Amino acid sequence: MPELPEVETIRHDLDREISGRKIKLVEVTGTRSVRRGTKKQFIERLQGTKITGAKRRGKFLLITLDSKEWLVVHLRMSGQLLLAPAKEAKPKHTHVVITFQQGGQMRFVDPRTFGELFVVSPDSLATEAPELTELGFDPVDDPISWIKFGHLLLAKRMRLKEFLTDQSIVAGIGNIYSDEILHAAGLRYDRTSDSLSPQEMRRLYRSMVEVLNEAIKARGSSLADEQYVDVHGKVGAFQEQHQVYAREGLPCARCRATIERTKWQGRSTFYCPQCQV
DNA sequence: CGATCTACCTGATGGC
DNA sequence: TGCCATCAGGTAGATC
Repeated sequence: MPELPEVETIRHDLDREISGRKIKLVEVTGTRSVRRGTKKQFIERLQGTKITGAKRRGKFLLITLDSKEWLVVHLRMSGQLLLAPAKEAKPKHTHVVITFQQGGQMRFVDPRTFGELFVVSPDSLATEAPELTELGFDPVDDPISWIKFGHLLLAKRMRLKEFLTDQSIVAGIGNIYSDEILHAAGLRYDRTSDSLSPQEMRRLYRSMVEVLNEAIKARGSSLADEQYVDVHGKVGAFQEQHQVYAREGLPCARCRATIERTKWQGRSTFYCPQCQV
């Protein structure tokens, strides 16, 4: 489900709304959402700690604790973090419930159960959560210069979509935003990264930063199934600005050619066959 | 090593 | 109405 803009929307709201709250009770049901270490350890490392803030690295959400540890959440395809009063009925597929001393709960809801929560000490990431240390640069939080970005493009001989969605190069971009970024840049998904002119590299870089930031302003993209919602269950609005994603058969806003859909590397890919070259 | 595939799951949708 | 196939925002691990 969520890519960088959706995770950033959740991070922003959590940072504002649960910082300072103390964890009274942690309940884990089901076996898949907490799968690193035991449930008991997970619960013990959280109960009694106070939340100090919420950070993000790529698509990982890091909820920081006064114990100096992090509660790390990855939503994968269908995970949601929802804030609600304890008395409110829990949605189907609620797997983890965190109750705060000051009242209210944070629920982790995830129909497909690909999502994951775990607690780590930032000092032992290399052994406890190596995937967090293997992330590339964050295009919103930690944008590198376009020159450096160009060097990365030249160093890899990858198709552009593969390049943008490789979390070890750029952290946070997935299937929706790679298609939107490439359309904004006027580049095809299957161009090789080392074939770009300096002007095209600059255009790709600028499109990446702009599309992601615009999407954050619109509080992310919710598709027809509304699987992505913010911490209050509200949908995002960036889908209204999508230029290609899920728009096959519709005219391209830039050149009026018909948007095409293809299966590429196992994923649906949407692009304009005329103005993306 | 890179590339390609499959698996992990539930649920929505569309064709027949 | 049901039944079956296909698809979905992600990623890791096996296999070639």
